[in-house]
Amino acid sequence: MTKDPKQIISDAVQAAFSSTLGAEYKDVNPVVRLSQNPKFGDYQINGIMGLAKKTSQNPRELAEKIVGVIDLEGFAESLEVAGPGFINVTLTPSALIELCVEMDSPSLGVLQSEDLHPIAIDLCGVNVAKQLHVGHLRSTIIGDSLSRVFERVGRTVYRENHLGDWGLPIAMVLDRLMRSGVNLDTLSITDLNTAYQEAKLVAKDDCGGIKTAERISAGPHRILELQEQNADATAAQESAKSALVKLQQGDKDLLLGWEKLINCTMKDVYASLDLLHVKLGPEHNRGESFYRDRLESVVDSFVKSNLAEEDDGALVVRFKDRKRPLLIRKSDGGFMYATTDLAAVYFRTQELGCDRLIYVVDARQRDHFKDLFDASTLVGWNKTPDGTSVKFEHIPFGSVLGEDKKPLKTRSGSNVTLSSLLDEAVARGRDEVKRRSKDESSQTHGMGEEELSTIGRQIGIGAIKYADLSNDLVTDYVFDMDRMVSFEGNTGPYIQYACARITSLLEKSGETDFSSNFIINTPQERQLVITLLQYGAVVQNVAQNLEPHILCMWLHELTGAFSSFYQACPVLKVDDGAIRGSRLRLSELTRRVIVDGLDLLGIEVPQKM
RNA sequence: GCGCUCAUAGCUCAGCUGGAUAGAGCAUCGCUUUCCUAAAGCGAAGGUCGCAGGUUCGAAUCCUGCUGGGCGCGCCA
Repeated sequence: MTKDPKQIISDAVQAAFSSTLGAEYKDVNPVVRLSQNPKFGDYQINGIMGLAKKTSQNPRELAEKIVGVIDLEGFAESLEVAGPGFINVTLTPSALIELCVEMDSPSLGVLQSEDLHPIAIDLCGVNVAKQLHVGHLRSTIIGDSLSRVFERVGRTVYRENHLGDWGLPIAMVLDRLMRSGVNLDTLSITDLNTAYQEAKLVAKDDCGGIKTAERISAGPHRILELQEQNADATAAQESAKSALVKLQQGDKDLLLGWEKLINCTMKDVYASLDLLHVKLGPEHNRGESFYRDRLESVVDSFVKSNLAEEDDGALVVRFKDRKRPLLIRKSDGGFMYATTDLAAVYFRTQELGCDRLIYVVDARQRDHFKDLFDASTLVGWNKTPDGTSVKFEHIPFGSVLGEDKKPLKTRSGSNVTLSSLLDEAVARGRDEVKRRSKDESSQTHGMGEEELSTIGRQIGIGAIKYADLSNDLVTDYVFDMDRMVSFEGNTGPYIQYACARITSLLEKSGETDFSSNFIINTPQERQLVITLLQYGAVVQNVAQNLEPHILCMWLHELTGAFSSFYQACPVLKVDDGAIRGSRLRLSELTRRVIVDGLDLLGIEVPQKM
C-alpha cells in the first residue's frame, strides 16, 4: 500500500494507458507533478502530450480519452483537461483524510526498501597526523546524512571511514618524530600536524614524476609542485622509506609508535565528530592499513584476467575510451592508493555483499573514481556474490569558499581547522540563544546557563550542517556564518524554531492524545496536508538521487505551509472542539515529521528556543 | 594540450526523466497586527536563465559551437 498521492495517480493513469492504447504502454511515465498554481488543482498530469506525440495523436483528444477511463473514484474530485493536454487533478477531502490517517503512524509514510543488500558509504576520510579541516566537514556530514536516510528506509549501512593511516607520509612523520626523540604519549594534534606538513614536502616522488608530468603535458603547477618536492628529496626520504619497509615488516617499536600517532589523531577527530552529532566512531574505521595484506591479491586478480599491463616498470590497467590508465603497482614494486581502493571495492562488494558503494569525496577526485569504478567493473567486482549488480557512485561535492570566493582560509592564509570553525558556530548559537532568552515572552526566559548552552550548541551545529546540506552538492558554496545562524530564511535555526513553537503550542494545549478526526476545510489546512503527504516520496527521492538538499527545501516548504496554516487557522482559540482537535493533530503530525526530517540531516531539535 | 565541471533577480540559491505566467530566502519599498512566541503576513519592484545556433506544439532543462570561472591530468592521496 502506498501513501504517496502522486504514486496513486500515476498508477491509475498507467492503467488507463494500458486499457486505451494497449499493454505495451503500461510503463510509460505519466509525469505527475504537484500543480504550481492552485487553479490547476492539486496535481497535474503532464505525460499525455509526450505520449500523444509518440503515438501521433491529438494530445487533447488523448487526454479526454484517458480522463474517460481513468479510475480514481472517490480519490479525485475532478479531472480536467486543460491547455495543450494537461490533466488537472483535485483530490477529494475524504481521500486527503484517509491518507493523513495512514501517514499518522510511526513510519510517517516512509516505505521500507525491498532491496536488503547492505550499502557502503565512504565518508570523512581522515588522514592520520592531520587535523580535520573544512573539506572533512562536507564529506562527514553529507555521508552521515545519507547513512541516516538509508537506515530510515531499512537498509544496513556500513559507514566506512577510510583512514589514511598507511604509506610513506605516515612513515615519514613517524620516522621524524621518533628520531627527534619526542614523547609520543604526550604529543598534541597540532604538534603532529606540524610534523606532517614538514614531512609532506619531502615525502613525495622523485625525478621520474617530473619527466612523466612533462611527457603528458600536465598542468604547470603540477610540475612546479613536483620540482619543489624534488628539491627536498634528500636523505630524509631514504630514511623514511626504510622506516616504511620496517613498519610493513612489522617492526615492534615502529608499530607501537604508529598506533600512538593514530590514537593521538583520532582523539581529536572524535571530539569534533561528537560535537558535530555525527554517528561515526572507532567501529567505522577501516583504513588503508586494513587492506595492507590484500593488495597483492588485487594485483593478481587483474593479472590473471589479462587486464594489467607493464609500462615503464609499473603495472597499469588501460581503458578503451581514454588514454589515462590506472596505476596499480609502482615500478619499485610498491602499491598505491588505487590498489587500496580496489581492495576496498573487493571487500565491500564481495565480502560485505554491498550492492551500492557511495563515495563522499570532493570533486577533484572525479577522474580517480571513474577509473576505480571502471577497473572494478572490468575485473567483475560490479556484481555481489549472489549476482546482483552493484551501483558505484561518487558524490563529487564542491569546495567551501571564503568571502573572497576562494577556498576558505584563515586571515594568515592557513587552512581553517574544523574545530575552530565548530567552536565559532557554537559560540554564535549560544550568543543568539542568550540574547533571545532575555525577552520575557521567550520560552527560554529564565533558563540556566547550562541549558542555554546546550540549545546554543544545537543551533550553531544545526546551522552549519543545514547550510551545507541545503546546497546542491556539486557546486561550491560561500561560507557565511551570519546567514547560517539566522532565524530567518532557509536556515537550520528557522526550521528548528518553527518546530520548537509547535512543541510549545502542543504543550499549551494541555492534551497528550492527538487522535481526533481530521477535518480539512480551509485552503491552508489543505495545503499543509498536501505538503505533509509528500514526506515519504521526498525521503525516497533522497535515497535514490543522493541529494539531501531536496529534503532541506521540502522541510522549508513544510514550515512555510505550517506558518500559513498557523496564521490563518486558530488552534487553541477555536471554539469548535472537533476542529481544535483536528488542528492539534495536524500540528503534532507536522512536528513529528520535522523532527524526523531534521534527524535525517543529522540535526537536533531543541524543545525550546 | 587533453579532460571534467559550473554559469538563473542586487546577494545566496531552487527549478524534480522538456510543460502552463522561471521560483524561494535575504536586502529594498509600501500596507496590515487589541490575535495561540512577529519564525510575521500581504503587496510592489527586481531576470537578454553566460553568448549563438539547432531539435519541437513547447527549451533554464536536450544537442552543437563559443566565452568566462573552478578543478584535474601515471609511480602523492
